[in-house]
Amino acid sequence: MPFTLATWNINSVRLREGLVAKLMAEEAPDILCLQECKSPVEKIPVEQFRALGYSHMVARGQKGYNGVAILSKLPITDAGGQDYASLGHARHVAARLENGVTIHNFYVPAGGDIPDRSENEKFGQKLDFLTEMRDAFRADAPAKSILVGDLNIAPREDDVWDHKALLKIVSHTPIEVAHLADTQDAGKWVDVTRADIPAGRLYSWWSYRAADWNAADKGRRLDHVWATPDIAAAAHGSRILRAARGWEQPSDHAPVFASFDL
DNA sequence: ATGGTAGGTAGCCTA
Repeated sequence: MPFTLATWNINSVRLREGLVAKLMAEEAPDILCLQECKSPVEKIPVEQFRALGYSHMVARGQKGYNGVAILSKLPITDAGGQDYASLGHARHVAARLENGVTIHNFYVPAGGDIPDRSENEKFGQKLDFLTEMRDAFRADAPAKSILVGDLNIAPREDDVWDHKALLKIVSHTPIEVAHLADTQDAGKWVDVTRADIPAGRLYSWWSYRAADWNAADKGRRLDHVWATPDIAAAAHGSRILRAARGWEQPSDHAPVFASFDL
């Protein structure tokens, strides 16, 4: 059962219902994982998505902030959601496909502006969230699993527009990169996007604050697709739909795609 | 070195 999956930080699923529908209509991934839905689950506009063939959803939501959803053309069941770092935030949900594959959808905390947990509580929460993810994968080794989402860290030098300039900028500091690597190692996760596209600059996010995001191209790869080694070799066709960043009233993130021949 | 934009929701918080 081959399938294509996409992950997209939508920055309000209600405001951008039309863009979600556009992606569904034009790109038609079998499974679409959204982050920053900024909506209680019962207020996610599922009717239009259902009409486009996405008749299954598992989600966690809250009013105004965070929120994650997995929309699917294929049948899925709710496989739970964890409150990592005990923040009381809707930042994780998991779904299981009929072929036994588990999909984890994460929205890791952004971490504020100051990369120091003694000065900035949110930075500590980000590190703690990653540590608890790591511990969960150590305690219960994932298999036949895919992990996607806005991990809010660009780990590689070629995942950012200027490595040196961003070393003290939250999302690319060495301590964050080390925490992400520990989390990845704990689950033996393969970075599917970089397995498919091993070299060259790759971004999935461009700030709203740039005068001309496309010309400046000061991007970062914050959005990731990982898979466990037992299914990672089945992955192919990774791409980032940069064009979506240029759509009318866009999200500041572009969707990341991967296909799996399973 | 600074400030720049965006969304949700009620005068700021978060990204």
